[in-house]
Amino acid sequence: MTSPEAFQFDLLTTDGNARAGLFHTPHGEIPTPIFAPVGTQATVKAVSPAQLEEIGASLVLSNTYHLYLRPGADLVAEMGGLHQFMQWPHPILTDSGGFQVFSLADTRKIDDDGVTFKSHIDGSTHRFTPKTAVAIQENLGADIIMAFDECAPPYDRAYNERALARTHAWAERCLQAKTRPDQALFGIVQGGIFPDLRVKSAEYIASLGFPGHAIGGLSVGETKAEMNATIEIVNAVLPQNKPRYLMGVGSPEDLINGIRRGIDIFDCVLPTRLARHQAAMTFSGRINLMNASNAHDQRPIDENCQCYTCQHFTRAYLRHLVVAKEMLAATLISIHNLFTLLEIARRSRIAILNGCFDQFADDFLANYHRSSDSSTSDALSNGVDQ
RNA sequence: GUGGGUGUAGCUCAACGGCAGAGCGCCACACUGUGGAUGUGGAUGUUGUGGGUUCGAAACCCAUCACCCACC
Repeated sequence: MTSPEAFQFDLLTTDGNARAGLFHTPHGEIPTPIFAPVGTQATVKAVSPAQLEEIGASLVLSNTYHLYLRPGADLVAEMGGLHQFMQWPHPILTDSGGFQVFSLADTRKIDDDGVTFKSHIDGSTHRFTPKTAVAIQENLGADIIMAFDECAPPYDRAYNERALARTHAWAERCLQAKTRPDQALFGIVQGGIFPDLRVKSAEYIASLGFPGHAIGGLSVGETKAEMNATIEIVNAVLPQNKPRYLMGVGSPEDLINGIRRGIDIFDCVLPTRLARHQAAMTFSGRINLMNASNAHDQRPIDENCQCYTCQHFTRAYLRHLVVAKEMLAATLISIHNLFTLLEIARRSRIAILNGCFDQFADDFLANYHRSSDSSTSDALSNGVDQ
């Protein structure tokens, strides 16, 4: 049986609002800030556990909604739990299924007790409640499990008020349902883009005594400026001595902007999804490897990158794999993209420990080529002026 | 050698006397608590070639070239 100290968060140092820490779990320490690759169906798509270790991943996210529907949480438990099943001996976090019920399920009916929905796989009817969401996650056996919440459209105030009441009630019921001492349950702050709702939610969730807190309902349609403003509002309320997890974010510049505002943990499908859609993330912007301009390019994706892909392969070869629809393309580009985001987290951590994060962040954003989203530069100026 | 058929975008084909089009491919863009999905935008033609008929020809006529089929 693991002691409560297993989930201690050592806040090593702060630099402005940025933080460098160490979060302890039964399957190892997580250095923060950290980016968590997403392995929805007990696999980070196209990437093996050995490759993830080489990339330097520590925390991997998996998904309650998907694993419950297929192969079933009971089966995962029977096979020794998620770590054993997917052969990832390091920390794992499972999402509660709340977001997926809203984003993936075909039809859904919400009441104060839970959500009834239809599977996107076969149309069969299922029901999640705070109690079942915790029970399923206890069966899966991740180190960090998430409260069952309701993610509302960011601009709909009335919807957010209703959803917030439910999310808060459900957070308490998740705490009451939890039985395993070797798992940490994180609470989730909601409230859309509305500052007063966000403050109210952060205060309430923080009052419940979770070992860690998440910010949900962002990067779902609001502008980057609104996202960054919301992060600042929420982090001003959340306690310093517990990890803060920004759910579903993000891009390279989102990581920098989030770390600058006190985020410790990120997860996002973007690096692996973009990899399957032929796009590479770099410190200077995005590269679409399908582009004809790469056909004769002998350079790696990023000449300064130390990942396996960049150490061995040219853009010309990667473009060939992409055009030929070869599976290896997804693997090699995923390795690069994940390495890039983990490298951003690693360098940020070093900069924070050295007390020079602001300079690092300013240099990064100045060098990062933004393509179409003008709100990004707004976010940057907000960040500098704060 | 004789007879028949087919030539339209990179490919497969529509349009059959009235603004030359589709699918795929190609060229780009989007993607944030994962549908290896999808969506959006764009470029491309001396209609094999040369002549003729017609107000107007990818279409009808003549010649020619290429390819395919059948028969000597």
